[in-house]
This record gives sequence, C-alpha cells and structure tokens, in this order.
Amino acid sequence: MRAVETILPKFDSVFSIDCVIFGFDEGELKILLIERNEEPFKDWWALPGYLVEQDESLDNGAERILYELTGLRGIYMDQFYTFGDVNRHPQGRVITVAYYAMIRLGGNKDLKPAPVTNYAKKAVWIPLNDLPTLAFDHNTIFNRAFEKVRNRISYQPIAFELLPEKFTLTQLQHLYEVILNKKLDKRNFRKKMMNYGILKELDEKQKGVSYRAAKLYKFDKRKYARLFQKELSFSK
Amino acid sequence: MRAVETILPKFDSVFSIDCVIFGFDEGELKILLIERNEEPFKDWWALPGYLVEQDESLDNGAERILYELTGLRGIYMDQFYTFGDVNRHPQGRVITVAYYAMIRLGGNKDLKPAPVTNYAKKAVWIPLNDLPTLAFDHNTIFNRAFEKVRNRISYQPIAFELLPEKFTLTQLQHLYEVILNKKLDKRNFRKKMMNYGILKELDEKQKGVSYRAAKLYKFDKRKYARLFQKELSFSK
DNA sequence: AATATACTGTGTATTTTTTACACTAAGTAA
DNA sequence: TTACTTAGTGTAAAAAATACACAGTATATT
Repeated sequence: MRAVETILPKFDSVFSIDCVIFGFDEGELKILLIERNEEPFKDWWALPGYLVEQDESLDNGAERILYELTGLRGIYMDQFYTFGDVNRHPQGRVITVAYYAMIRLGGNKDLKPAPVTNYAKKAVWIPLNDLPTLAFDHNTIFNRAFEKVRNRISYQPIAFELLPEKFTLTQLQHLYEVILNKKLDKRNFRKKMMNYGILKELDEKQKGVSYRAAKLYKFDKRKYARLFQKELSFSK
Repeated sequence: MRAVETILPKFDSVFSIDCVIFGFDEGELKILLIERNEEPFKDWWALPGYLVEQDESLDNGAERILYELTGLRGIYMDQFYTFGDVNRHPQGRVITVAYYAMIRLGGNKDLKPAPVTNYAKKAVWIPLNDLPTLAFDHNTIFNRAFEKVRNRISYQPIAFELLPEKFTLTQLQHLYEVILNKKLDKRNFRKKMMNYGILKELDEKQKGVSYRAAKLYKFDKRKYARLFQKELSFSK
C-alpha cells in the first residue's frame, strides 16, 4: 500500500453489522433478538447488530457483537449479504453487512443469558414461528439468512454447530427436518450422514429417556474441514 | 418506518462498489479493468468501481458503474461479498461491496469501447491469465469472484450471458472448460446441457467456418427463470 | 415376572444420475 | 476425388438416490 498524499480527504464511514444467530433448543429453531435500548426504533425487537468501529474488520465486528450478546467467542460466522437500500435507516445512509451464525443452546455453559452491552435492553431467543415485526429491514435480512441456511444445508453439513457436542442421529435428523420443513426417511438420512464421514460414533448412550437409549455421536471437525477442500465439480 | 427524532445525528457514509465484469472473447475469459485517473492509486489498474452516491441503492450503484464503463444496462449482477479490512483503503475506512457480472463480448453493439466517466482513463479487457497487480485489495476481490463463478457454474447454468446470442454447443463447452480449467466429455456435456431444458435449437447453422458447420442454439430465458424456482432439495 | 410402550437400528431392490468411451457423418479446401 | 476438420450420436457400467418395514432393546407399568 502506498503513502497517501496529505491532500486527499479523509473518509469516515458509518455502517453496521447485523447478525442472524440461530439456535436449536427443545426441538425448535430460534434466533436471538434484542430489544433495542436506543433510538431509532427504541423498544423494538431487532437483530443483534451495531455500528462498526473504525478500527475493526467486518469479521471482527461480527465476532464482537456476538460476544457482547452471548459471551461466546470463536463461533463460525458467515457473511452472506449486504443490505443498502437508500432508506433502510432513518438517520441517513447506513448500509449493513449481514452475518449468520449457529450456536448450540441447551448445555452451553459459556452462553450468557444477558447482553454485555447497553444498546440492548435484553436479548432473547425467539422461535422462528413467533418472530415479531423487527426494526429497520431486519425481517428481510432474517428471511434471506434463513433461505441461505436452508439451501446450504442441502449439500453441506453445516448444522452441527446447533447441536450439543454429543447427539443422537435422531436428534440430527430432527434438526434437518425443522430447517428444511419436511420429513426425511430415517434409513436414507443415516446413510447420507454416515457417508459424509464426519461423524464419530461414541461408546456412549443417551441418558434419561424412558425407552431404549440411542448411541451418541460426535462431529469430527478435522474431517469436516477436509470435506470442504474437495469442492463441487463438474463431471468430466 | 417511523419519524426520526430531530435529536439524532445524521450519518453520512462513504463506501464503494467494485465490479468484476467477466467477458468471453476469442476463446478467452477476460475481465474489464480500468486505469485509474485519480488518487489514490492513480495510474494503477483496478476493478471498475467507485464511491456510492447517497441516493442510490447498492444494486443501482453497481448498474450505474457498469453503465459508465460499458454503456450497457440491464445486465444481471450478483452481489457476492463485502470487503472491509481496516486498512484496505488509504484514505480511511471505506468498505466495498463487490458484484460480479457477465456480459457478451464480440458482436455486442451496445458495448462502448471507452468509459463514460472521468475517474478512469480507460477501460480495457484483460485476459485472466495476464492480470496485473491491482489497486487496493482488488486482486483478492477478483479471486473471490472467480471462485464464486467457478463454483456456481458447476450446478447452475449461469454462463450464457457470456456467449453471443446464438452459439454452438462446442462454443458453450469451451467456455465451461475455460472457467473450470478442465476438459469435459463432449457427449456427457451435451446430455447435461440439453437436460437443463433451457436451450432452444435453431434452424440455423454456424457460418464462415472451413469445416462442417454446427447447429446454433439460443438460450431460453423463460425456462431459465423457471429452473431457478425449483431449488436444490434434500432427499425425502 | 409379564406385558405394554416407544424408540433404535438395520438391508435390499429399484430408479436415477453420472461416468466412460469411439466412430460415422457432413461440410470445406485443395 | 481426396484429405481434412469438426459435428453429432448411444450404450454399458458404476454410483447415487430413493422407497420401503420390521425385529430388537431399554424402560415403565401392572
């Protein structure tokens, strides 16, 4: 990068990041919403998001926002679209870069219940079916994120982040069914999942159920990473 | 959208759009580069792109920039990623929203040779293999765009925009081979393409070749649009 | 101890899709 | 007429996706 002539104006941008954070709990898909504590849209429900600091990259900003609301770090986040309609923000031109993330609810010990920030009064997990009208264009942003996730899960196993560390195949299948909104065939589902080669069978069984306990599985991160190397390819 | 309390500050953002514009000519993939006429990076090669106006949406900005450089309107452009590293722009915090587009070279009568703008001295089609070092982080942006295109074309027929209106199957195959950087099997390729059901066979043949002329085909936009409805789906 | 309950875990046959592979036909140029 | 160059075509084999049903096992109940 070259030295800047001092004559050039200095730019100071204002833009935001919004995060669609998916969680899965009690058989339901949820997203994390905040109740805003600032104008505009004070007291409205909104996606977690905020203006980006001058000295943080987009990815870092997304991580920070997630951290402030959940206490979690190091979660994989995917930047999926940038929204920039002229009137999307009442205070002027504010474009927003949108990310989605998936985190496990239920048994995540690091997950804080309350936000570590003051632009949100509170943060709450809301089932997808009960989404209220959101501030700004956040409903649009959510819809796009969900569409992206639904699409992607059809050919890439991205949903593991939503499950507890140890899970049964039935739980995994149920998660898929909720995301895709359709019933799947048990045997074919298992065949497909095992074929991905990213599940590790544990010597352990489900506990606390009043019927035959299922085997537990773990998600093998190393093999998962390798899977992503060999990309889709056109036939010869 | 609610009325804004006058007490709130007014935001004025500065951000840019950069376009990776693919063309295909004489069997080669090219992209459109400009030679910059402004600081910073005056005289450097760069992706066509500029600061976005306060009153235009992202998509409109992308369209405008394409128009200013090529004289073309109504070209499909896909927003694929937003780049926001802290130091990517020497004048301060300027994030850039990146789009790619595909347009037909060779026989496109509306395609102007020279830019209709003054931030670029000239605009030139450069073969992908000869790309120079570009201004800002534009090499990174290009790489990501190309990766996206390569990936996407493996399962969606997005390359038609690059060909002349009437084309032979061999030309189409050649285009695929260049993008994917591998040889494809002629019979299998034809089978697959015909199966998409978006090609219309014309009662017309190639002209001016010194060997048996091939049938010409046209791309059927209506069927193409319909194809996109039925999305990828997980097996039952 | 017997029985009811509820979910686990498994295999095979069929269909569809993908892949591999090579020669004749048609037009042009000499 | 012949040589040259590309067009155009089919089939068999392999791989992947789909459809489909029942016995096994842990727990709870009586």
